[in-house]
Amino acid sequence: MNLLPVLETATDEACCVPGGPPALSAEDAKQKALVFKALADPNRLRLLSIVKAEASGESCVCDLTGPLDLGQPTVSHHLKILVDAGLLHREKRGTWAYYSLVPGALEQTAGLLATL
Amino acid sequence: MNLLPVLETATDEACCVPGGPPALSAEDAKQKALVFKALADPNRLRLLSIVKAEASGESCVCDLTGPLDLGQPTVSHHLKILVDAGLLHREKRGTWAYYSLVPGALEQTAGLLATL
DNA sequence: CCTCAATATTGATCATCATCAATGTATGGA
DNA sequence: TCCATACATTGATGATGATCAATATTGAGG
Repeated sequence: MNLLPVLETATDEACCVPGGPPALSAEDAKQKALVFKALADPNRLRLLSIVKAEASGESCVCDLTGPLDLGQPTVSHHLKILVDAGLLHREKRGTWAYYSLVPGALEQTAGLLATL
Repeated sequence: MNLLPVLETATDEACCVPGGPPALSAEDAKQKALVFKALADPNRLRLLSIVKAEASGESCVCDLTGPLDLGQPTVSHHLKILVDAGLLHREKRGTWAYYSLVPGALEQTAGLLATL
């Protein structure tokens, strides 16, 4: 960040002024990156998409292993990452595990981009 | 996706019906994941934040190597990833390279989450 | 209890990534 | 023309991640 607003665009000698504190702290950045890391995989995006598209609002693992071309352990692994990121909620009923979108989580994630 | 809406939530025997096409195609997912991959690194988030916070709307590389605790080649590498993802714009003037947010890119990325 | 079905966990492997040192490229000034 | 500056590229390395096979766990039913 340049210290001299006057020089911001016009001149060509205003570069490399040390500047103020970083807009995003290292810890905040690390925290926010965790959520985007969870979204940074095609199969996880598809998992979210499938769960979201489900009219009931929830899907069990066996509904998710089919559309994706992945083994069951891999799907479980991806689901865990999405749960840990706060994007999915897991509820076990009987033998099945039902996954649903955490209400507002996607909107909140979108908000992270606005407040960068 | 279950085929029988009647059974979606109430019953406990409605699991694992093959279901319709995935809500998000494999190609779409791969494409969208690319953008989130670019956001999935703390230092890249801080780069975006710094560029965004800049009153002039642009920063040169030397303004970015300081706040982050990274070498110049690493910062250049991250900037390239952000440019390739369509989030940053690069303009070379003289010896310096100026990076600025692509207008609407963050908003568009936020939109990706809404249309999962 | 015993077994089966659904899901989770572990361990291993291969690929991708973040980082740096060294080098290359281009631009401006003496 | 030569040098210094700003940035990019390359090559190598250690770390993280995605995936699977095998195994463990948990719950339902007989």
